[in-house]
Amino acid sequence: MRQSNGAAKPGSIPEGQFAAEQRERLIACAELLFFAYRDFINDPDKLLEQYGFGRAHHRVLHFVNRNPGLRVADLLHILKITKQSLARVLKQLIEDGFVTQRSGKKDRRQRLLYVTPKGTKLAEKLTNLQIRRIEEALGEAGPGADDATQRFLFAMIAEKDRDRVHALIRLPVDAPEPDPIEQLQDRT
Amino acid sequence: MRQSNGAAKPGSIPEGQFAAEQRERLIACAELLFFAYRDFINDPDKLLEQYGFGRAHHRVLHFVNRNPGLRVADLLHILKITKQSLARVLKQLIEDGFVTQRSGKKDRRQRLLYVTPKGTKLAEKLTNLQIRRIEEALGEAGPGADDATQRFLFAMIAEKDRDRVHALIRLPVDAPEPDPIEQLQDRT
DNA sequence: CAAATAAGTCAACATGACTGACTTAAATTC
DNA sequence: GAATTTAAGTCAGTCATGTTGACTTATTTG
Repeated sequence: MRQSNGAAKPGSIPEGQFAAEQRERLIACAELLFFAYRDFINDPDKLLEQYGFGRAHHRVLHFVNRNPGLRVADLLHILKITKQSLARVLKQLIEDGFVTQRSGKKDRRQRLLYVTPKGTKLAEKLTNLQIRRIEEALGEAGPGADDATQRFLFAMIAEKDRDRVHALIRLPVDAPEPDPIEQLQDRT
Repeated sequence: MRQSNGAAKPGSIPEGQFAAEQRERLIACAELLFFAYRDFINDPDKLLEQYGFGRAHHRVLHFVNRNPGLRVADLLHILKITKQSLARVLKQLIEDGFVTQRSGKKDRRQRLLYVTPKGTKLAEKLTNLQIRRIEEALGEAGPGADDATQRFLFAMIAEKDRDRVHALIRLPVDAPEPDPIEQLQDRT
């Protein structure tokens, strides 16, 4: 019919006894991803509440902290939200003194984003919460989980966004990539 | 315990050159989890839109489909949302004929939830979208990624919820667990 | 029978997304 | 150099999904 039983070629679901088991495993993965993310989000959320911020603020703060000089347009691509959605949280972060803007030297239309010292402090606190949980989880998952997980998560990203993400986070994954630099933009 | 080389006991961040590298790796994991989830959610969202449903409906439909006879209280624990939040989406799913309720035989206060044939059809469509992406990603991540990823994701779940999750999805993870059955409830 | 439990409901509100339309300033193109 | 495109900001309205708090109803349990 469709295929020989045995191996799962990507894009084709196998049939029979093995297929059902494989399907169960994949569904378990999907559910685990939901639960993992649900709890991954939880620690930071509680801290953010004390500052009157939400998840949206967290994401902006994080990526600006990790990528000083990020443009607004970059942030829109990273977060996959609209300019108007971003505007509200960005405005609050600027007003509250966590993020600043400077005009680009090459292109003065651009507003390059930077975190203030206050912003750095909060961003690192949040990061520490999250990486502590990840570190523990990787420990529990055993040796090798690190690389395997990174490769899996990277492969879950929509294909057309992978180069962009790869440029953003310079990770040591051996996925095939052409040129990591210049992918994001050409700032100064 | 976990690592031999001078390394990362849970709760203590190591220092020095190695520490900085390790920290970068962990941050990369956090960011990848964000991107992976962002795109994991994307395929189903597009399909759901055609039915006038959102993510919240998806989650309810999914877990009811996977666990016929689920109680409302169970769903609240799984989703970690309030009764009032659940009520809105559940009502719509019932009105639109995707989910039905039956009173429990043992305890007639309970409303046990089931998907209708129509509900099954949509739920499976959504599941197929998601597991296809996962299957591809696991393929790309190479052999062994399956187990490692499951262990990692499971370990990311808040400790106090792990038994409950383990009972819900009977996965072949070798995590220490006491008794998977009866953990969820005692229906009959 | 009283108390606890499972579920449902009403109302008000917050957050973070969306669309659509429009402005401003600077860079690029013709 | 004028016209067009681009980067960013803004105003207004809407929607989805979460929250609190208060209360009802039916049923089980002590």
